[in-house]
Amino acid sequence: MNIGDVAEASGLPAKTIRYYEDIGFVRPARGRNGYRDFGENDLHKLAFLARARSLGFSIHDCRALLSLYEDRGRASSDVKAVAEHHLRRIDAKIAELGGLRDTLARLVARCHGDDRPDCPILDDLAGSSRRRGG
Amino acid sequence: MNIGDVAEASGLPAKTIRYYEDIGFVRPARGRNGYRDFGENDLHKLAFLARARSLGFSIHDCRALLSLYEDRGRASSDVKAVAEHHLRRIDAKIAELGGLRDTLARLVARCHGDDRPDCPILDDLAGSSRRRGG
DNA sequence: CTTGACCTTCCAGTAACGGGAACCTTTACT
DNA sequence: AGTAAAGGTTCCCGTTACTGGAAGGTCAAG
Repeated sequence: MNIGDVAEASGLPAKTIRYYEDIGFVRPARGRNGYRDFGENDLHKLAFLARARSLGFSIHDCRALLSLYEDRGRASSDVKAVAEHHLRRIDAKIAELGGLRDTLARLVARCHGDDRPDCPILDDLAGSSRRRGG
Repeated sequence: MNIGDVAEASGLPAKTIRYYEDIGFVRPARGRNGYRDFGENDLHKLAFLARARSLGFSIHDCRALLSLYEDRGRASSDVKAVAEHHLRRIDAKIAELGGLRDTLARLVARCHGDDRPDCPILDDLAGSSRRRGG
Protein backbone atom coordinates (compact mmCIF):
# COMPACT_ATOMS: atom_id res chain seq x y z
CA MET A 1 0.00 0.00 0.00
CA ASN A 2 1.17 3.50 -0.80
CA ILE A 3 1.07 6.23 1.80
CA GLY A 4 -2.16 7.63 0.40
CA ASP A 5 -3.90 4.32 0.90
CA VAL A 6 -2.90 3.96 4.54
CA ALA A 7 -3.69 7.61 5.05
CA GLU A 8 -7.25 7.06 3.95
CA ALA A 9 -7.59 3.76 5.75
CA SER A 10 -6.17 5.05 9.04
CA GLY A 11 -7.64 8.53 8.89
CA LEU A 12 -4.21 10.09 9.41
CA PRO A 13 -2.75 12.69 7.03
CA ALA A 14 0.17 11.46 4.95
CA LYS A 15 2.33 14.11 6.60
CA THR A 16 1.60 12.63 9.99
CA ILE A 17 2.41 9.13 8.80
CA ARG A 18 5.80 10.28 7.51
CA TYR A 19 6.36 11.93 10.85
CA TYR A 20 5.45 8.70 12.63
CA GLU A 21 8.00 6.93 10.51
CA ASP A 22 10.59 9.56 11.47
CA ILE A 23 10.02 8.92 15.14
CA GLY A 24 10.07 5.19 14.68
CA PHE A 25 6.44 4.11 15.00
CA VAL A 26 6.42 2.34 11.64
CA ARG A 27 9.14 1.14 9.26
CA PRO A 28 7.51 0.59 5.90
CA ALA A 29 9.47 -1.15 3.15
CA ARG A 30 10.49 0.83 0.09
CA GLY A 31 9.68 0.02 -3.51
CA ARG A 32 12.44 0.55 -6.05
CA ASN A 33 10.78 3.82 -7.04
CA GLY A 34 11.48 5.03 -3.51
CA TYR A 35 7.84 4.93 -2.49
CA ARG A 36 6.93 3.62 0.94
CA ASP A 37 5.24 0.24 0.87
CA PHE A 38 3.05 -0.35 3.92
CA GLY A 39 1.83 -3.73 5.08
CA GLU A 40 -1.26 -4.70 7.04
CA ASN A 41 0.66 -4.57 10.28
CA ASP A 42 1.69 -0.97 9.62
CA LEU A 43 -1.90 -0.09 8.94
CA HIS A 44 -3.01 -1.63 12.22
CA LYS A 45 -0.39 0.30 14.10
CA LEU A 46 -1.34 3.57 12.44
CA ALA A 47 -5.02 3.03 13.16
CA PHE A 48 -4.08 2.24 16.75
CA LEU A 49 -2.09 5.44 16.96
CA ALA A 50 -4.88 7.47 15.40
CA ARG A 51 -7.32 6.22 17.99
CA ALA A 52 -4.92 6.71 20.88
CA ARG A 53 -4.08 10.25 19.77
CA SER A 54 -7.76 11.06 19.39
CA LEU A 55 -8.15 10.07 23.03
CA GLY A 56 -5.51 12.63 23.91
CA PHE A 57 -2.65 10.26 24.64
CA SER A 58 0.70 11.92 24.01
CA ILE A 59 3.23 10.51 21.59
CA HIS A 60 5.17 9.42 24.64
CA ASP A 61 2.16 7.53 25.97
CA CYS A 62 1.53 6.06 22.54
CA ARG A 63 4.98 4.61 22.53
CA ALA A 64 4.25 2.80 25.78
CA LEU A 65 0.81 1.71 24.65
CA LEU A 66 2.09 0.46 21.33
CA SER A 67 4.80 -1.59 22.97
CA LEU A 68 2.24 -3.05 25.37
CA TYR A 69 -0.04 -3.70 22.41
CA GLU A 70 2.69 -5.66 20.70
CA ASP A 71 3.67 -7.53 23.83
CA ARG A 72 1.36 -10.52 23.82
CA GLY A 73 2.23 -11.29 27.41
CA ARG A 74 1.63 -7.83 28.90
CA ALA A 75 -0.41 -7.39 32.05
CA SER A 76 -3.61 -5.39 31.61
CA SER A 77 -2.66 -3.54 34.79
CA ASP A 78 0.24 -1.94 32.92
CA VAL A 79 -2.10 -0.62 30.27
CA LYS A 80 -4.56 0.52 32.87
CA ALA A 81 -1.82 2.41 34.69
CA VAL A 82 -0.98 4.42 31.57
CA ALA A 83 -4.65 5.15 30.95
CA GLU A 84 -5.29 6.12 34.54
CA HIS A 85 -2.32 8.45 34.54
CA HIS A 86 -3.66 10.10 31.43
CA LEU A 87 -7.09 10.30 33.02
CA ARG A 88 -5.67 12.08 36.04
CA ARG A 89 -3.90 14.57 33.82
CA ILE A 90 -7.12 15.24 31.96
CA ASP A 91 -8.98 15.74 35.22
CA ALA A 92 -6.31 18.12 36.44
CA LYS A 93 -6.51 20.08 33.22
CA ILE A 94 -10.28 20.25 33.41
CA ALA A 95 -10.07 21.49 36.99
CA GLU A 96 -7.52 24.11 36.01
CA LEU A 97 -9.59 25.32 33.10
CA GLY A 98 -12.71 25.30 35.25
CA GLY A 99 -11.00 27.64 37.69
CA LEU A 100 -9.90 29.95 34.92
CA ARG A 101 -13.35 29.94 33.44
CA ASP A 102 -14.98 30.89 36.73
CA THR A 103 -12.59 33.76 37.33
CA LEU A 104 -12.96 34.97 33.80
CA ALA A 105 -16.73 34.62 33.83
CA ARG A 106 -16.91 36.75 36.97
CA LEU A 107 -14.82 39.44 35.34
CA VAL A 108 -16.89 39.36 32.17
CA ALA A 109 -20.09 39.57 34.17
CA ARG A 110 -18.85 42.62 36.02
CA CYS A 111 -17.93 44.46 32.84
CA HIS A 112 -20.82 46.49 31.54
CA GLY A 113 -19.42 46.22 28.02
CA ASP A 114 -20.46 49.54 26.58
CA ASP A 115 -18.57 52.39 24.95
CA ARG A 116 -17.22 53.81 28.19
CA PRO A 117 -13.57 53.20 29.04
CA ASP A 118 -14.12 52.00 32.59
CA CYS A 119 -13.53 48.25 32.65
CA PRO A 120 -13.30 45.82 35.59
CA ILE A 121 -11.49 43.31 33.40
CA LEU A 122 -8.59 45.64 32.73
CA ASP A 123 -8.69 46.78 36.33
CA ASP A 124 -8.17 43.23 37.46
CA LEU A 125 -5.40 42.59 34.98
CA ALA A 126 -3.67 45.77 36.04
CA GLY A 127 -4.04 44.75 39.65
CA SER A 128 -5.69 48.02 40.66
CA SER A 129 -8.40 46.31 42.71
CA ARG A 130 -6.22 43.94 44.64
CA ARG A 131 -8.85 41.52 45.78
CA ARG A 132 -6.73 38.57 44.88
CA GLY A 133 -4.30 38.32 47.73
CA GLY A 134 -2.22 41.44 47.15
CA MET B 1 15.57 48.43 38.05
CA ASN B 2 17.55 45.48 36.81
CA ILE B 3 15.86 42.49 35.26
CA GLY B 4 16.09 40.51 38.48
CA ASP B 5 14.18 43.19 40.35
CA VAL B 6 11.29 43.29 37.88
CA ALA B 7 11.34 39.51 37.73
CA GLU B 8 10.76 39.30 41.44
CA ALA B 9 8.26 42.14 41.47
CA SER B 10 6.23 40.81 38.55
CA GLY B 11 6.57 37.14 39.31
CA LEU B 12 7.87 36.45 35.81
CA PRO B 13 11.19 34.66 35.17
CA ALA B 14 13.94 36.87 33.77
CA LYS B 15 14.00 34.65 30.69
CA THR B 16 10.36 35.39 30.04
CA ILE B 17 10.90 39.10 30.45
CA ARG B 18 13.68 39.04 27.86
CA TYR B 19 11.36 37.13 25.61
CA TYR B 20 8.66 39.74 26.13
CA GLU B 21 11.14 42.39 25.13
CA ASP B 22 11.97 40.39 21.99
CA ILE B 23 8.34 40.34 20.95
CA GLY B 24 7.90 44.01 21.72
CA PHE B 25 5.90 44.07 24.94
CA VAL B 26 8.44 46.22 26.77
CA ARG B 27 11.35 48.38 25.68
CA PRO B 28 13.53 48.96 28.71
CA ALA B 29 16.36 51.48 28.53
CA ARG B 30 19.95 50.27 28.72
CA GLY B 31 22.59 51.30 31.19
CA ARG B 32 26.08 51.86 29.87
CA ASN B 33 27.06 48.45 31.14
CA GLY B 34 24.50 46.99 28.73
CA TYR B 35 22.09 46.01 31.49
CA ARG B 36 18.39 46.58 30.95
CA ASP B 37 16.98 49.39 33.03
CA PHE B 38 13.26 48.99 33.67
CA GLY B 39 10.94 51.77 34.78
CA GLU B 40 7.72 51.67 36.76
CA ASN B 41 5.69 51.60 33.58
CA ASP B 42 7.52 48.48 32.39
CA LEU B 43 6.85 46.83 35.69
CA HIS B 44 3.15 47.60 35.43
CA LYS B 45 3.02 46.14 31.96
CA LEU B 46 4.84 43.01 33.01
CA ALA B 47 2.56 42.50 35.99
CA PHE B 48 -0.40 43.02 33.67
CA LEU B 49 0.98 40.40 31.32
CA ALA B 50 1.68 37.98 34.13
CA ARG B 51 -1.91 38.24 35.31
CA ALA B 52 -3.37 37.96 31.82
CA ARG B 53 -1.22 34.94 31.00
CA SER B 54 -2.20 33.30 34.27
CA LEU B 55 -5.81 33.65 33.13
CA GLY B 56 -4.90 31.73 30.02
CA PHE B 57 -4.93 34.60 27.55
CA SER B 58 -2.62 33.91 24.63
CA ILE B 59 0.23 36.22 23.73
CA HIS B 60 -1.92 37.33 20.83
CA ASP B 61 -4.76 38.22 23.19
CA CYS B 62 -2.35 39.94 25.52
CA ARG B 63 -1.23 42.19 22.73
CA ALA B 64 -4.81 43.28 22.20
CA LEU B 65 -5.50 43.64 25.91
CA LEU B 66 -2.33 45.62 26.48
CA SER B 67 -3.14 48.01 23.70
CA LEU B 68 -6.65 48.45 25.08
CA TYR B 69 -5.12 48.93 28.52
CA GLU B 70 -2.94 51.70 27.23
CA ASP B 71 -5.73 53.32 25.24
CA ARG B 72 -7.38 55.61 27.75
CA GLY B 73 -10.38 56.05 25.47
CA ARG B 74 -11.13 52.38 24.77
CA ALA B 75 -14.63 51.03 25.04
CA SER B 76 -15.10 48.40 27.71
CA SER B 77 -17.08 46.42 25.13
CA ASP B 78 -13.85 45.84 23.21
CA VAL B 79 -12.19 44.37 26.24
CA LYS B 80 -15.24 42.32 27.03
CA ALA B 81 -15.24 40.91 23.51
CA VAL B 82 -11.69 39.63 23.89
CA ALA B 83 -12.49 38.11 27.26
CA GLU B 84 -15.69 36.51 26.02
CA HIS B 85 -13.92 35.00 23.07
CA HIS B 86 -11.36 33.52 25.40
CA LEU B 87 -14.13 32.28 27.65
CA ARG B 88 -15.78 30.49 24.75
CA ARG B 89 -12.51 28.83 23.83
CA ILE B 90 -12.06 27.67 27.39
CA ASP B 91 -15.57 26.27 27.46
CA ALA B 92 -14.97 24.45 24.20
CA LYS B 93 -11.75 22.99 25.57
CA ILE B 94 -13.46 21.90 28.75
CA ALA B 95 -16.22 20.22 26.75
CA GLU B 96 -13.68 18.45 24.58
CA LEU B 97 -11.67 17.24 27.55
CA GLY B 98 -14.86 16.18 29.29
CA GLY B 99 -15.73 13.96 26.36
CA LEU B 100 -12.27 12.43 26.34
CA ARG B 101 -12.41 11.85 30.04
CA ASP B 102 -15.76 10.05 29.84
CA THR B 103 -14.60 7.75 27.07
CA LEU B 104 -11.35 7.06 28.82
CA ALA B 105 -13.02 6.51 32.17
CA ARG B 106 -15.33 3.92 30.61
CA LEU B 107 -12.37 2.08 29.14
CA VAL B 108 -10.47 2.18 32.40
CA ALA B 109 -13.51 0.91 34.28
CA ARG B 110 -13.85 -2.03 31.94
CA CYS B 111 -10.25 -3.08 32.32
CA HIS B 112 -9.80 -5.51 35.17
CA GLY B 113 -6.20 -4.36 35.58
CA ASP B 114 -4.56 -7.56 36.68
CA ASP B 115 -1.63 -9.60 35.38
CA ARG B 116 -3.57 -11.16 32.53
CA PRO B 117 -2.95 -9.86 29.00
CA ASP B 118 -6.60 -9.41 28.04
CA CYS B 119 -7.33 -5.67 28.02
CA PRO B 120 -10.41 -3.77 26.82
CA ILE B 121 -8.36 -0.57 26.57
CA LEU B 122 -5.99 -2.03 23.99
CA ASP B 123 -8.92 -3.72 22.29
CA ASP B 124 -10.55 -0.36 21.81
CA LEU B 125 -7.38 1.30 20.59
CA ALA B 126 -6.83 -1.55 18.15
CA GLY B 127 -10.40 -1.21 16.98
CA SER B 128 -11.15 -4.89 17.52
CA SER B 129 -14.48 -4.23 19.23
CA ARG B 130 -15.89 -1.77 16.74
CA ARG B 131 -18.58 -0.30 18.90
CA ARG B 132 -17.70 3.20 17.84
CA GLY B 133 -19.26 3.52 14.44
CA GLY B 134 -17.25 0.97 12.52
C1' DC C 1 42.19 39.73 43.83
C1' DT C 2 39.10 36.33 43.90
C1' DT C 3 34.57 34.49 44.57
C1' DG C 4 29.93 34.48 43.47
C1' DA C 5 25.83 36.59 42.01
C1' DC C 6 24.00 38.90 38.33
C1' DC C 7 23.85 40.43 33.70
C1' DT C 8 24.49 39.83 28.40
C1' DT C 9 23.75 37.32 23.71
C1' DC C 10 22.88 33.41 21.07
C1' DC C 11 21.57 28.69 19.95
C1' DA C 12 18.93 24.56 20.57
C1' DG C 13 14.96 22.12 22.09
C1' DT C 14 10.17 21.44 23.40
C1' DA C 15 4.89 18.74 21.01
C1' DA C 16 3.20 17.25 17.08
C1' DC C 17 2.76 18.17 13.26
C1' DG C 18 1.39 21.61 8.77
C1' DG C 19 2.78 24.40 4.65
C1' DG C 20 5.17 24.67 0.78
C1' DA C 21 9.19 24.31 -2.42
C1' DA C 22 11.62 21.52 -5.69
C1' DC C 23 11.62 17.40 -7.77
C1' DC C 24 10.47 12.43 -9.40
C1' DT C 25 6.94 8.56 -10.75
C1' DT C 26 2.77 6.74 -12.20
C1' DT C 27 -1.44 6.84 -14.66
C1' DA C 28 -4.54 8.32 -18.02
C1' DC C 29 -5.63 10.34 -22.23
C1' DT C 30 -4.89 12.05 -26.84
C1' DA D 1 5.15 9.79 -28.03
C1' DG D 2 3.60 13.78 -25.53
C1' DT D 3 1.46 15.79 -21.73
C1' DA D 4 -1.08 16.86 -17.70
C1' DA D 5 -2.86 15.43 -13.32
C1' DA D 6 -2.30 12.99 -9.30
C1' DG D 7 0.54 11.09 -6.16
C1' DG D 8 5.02 10.20 -4.30
C1' DT D 9 9.90 11.96 -2.28
C1' DT D 10 13.06 14.99 0.74
C1' DC D 11 14.00 19.15 3.11
C1' DC D 12 13.34 23.16 5.69
C1' DC D 13 10.65 26.70 8.04
C1' DG D 14 6.81 28.02 11.14
C1' DT D 15 3.84 27.21 14.92
C1' DT D 16 3.33 28.45 21.03
C1' DA D 17 5.54 30.44 24.66
C1' DC D 18 8.85 29.85 26.54
C1' DT D 19 13.19 26.99 28.98
C1' DG D 20 17.99 25.34 29.39
C1' DG D 21 22.55 26.04 28.71
C1' DA D 22 27.00 27.80 26.93
C1' DA D 23 30.33 31.51 26.78
C1' DG D 24 31.37 35.57 28.53
C1' DG D 25 31.06 40.62 30.67
C1' DT D 26 29.92 43.26 35.28
C1' DC D 27 29.33 44.23 40.00
C1' DA D 28 29.54 43.98 45.19
C1' DA D 29 31.85 41.94 49.09
C1' DG D 30 35.67 40.29 51.76
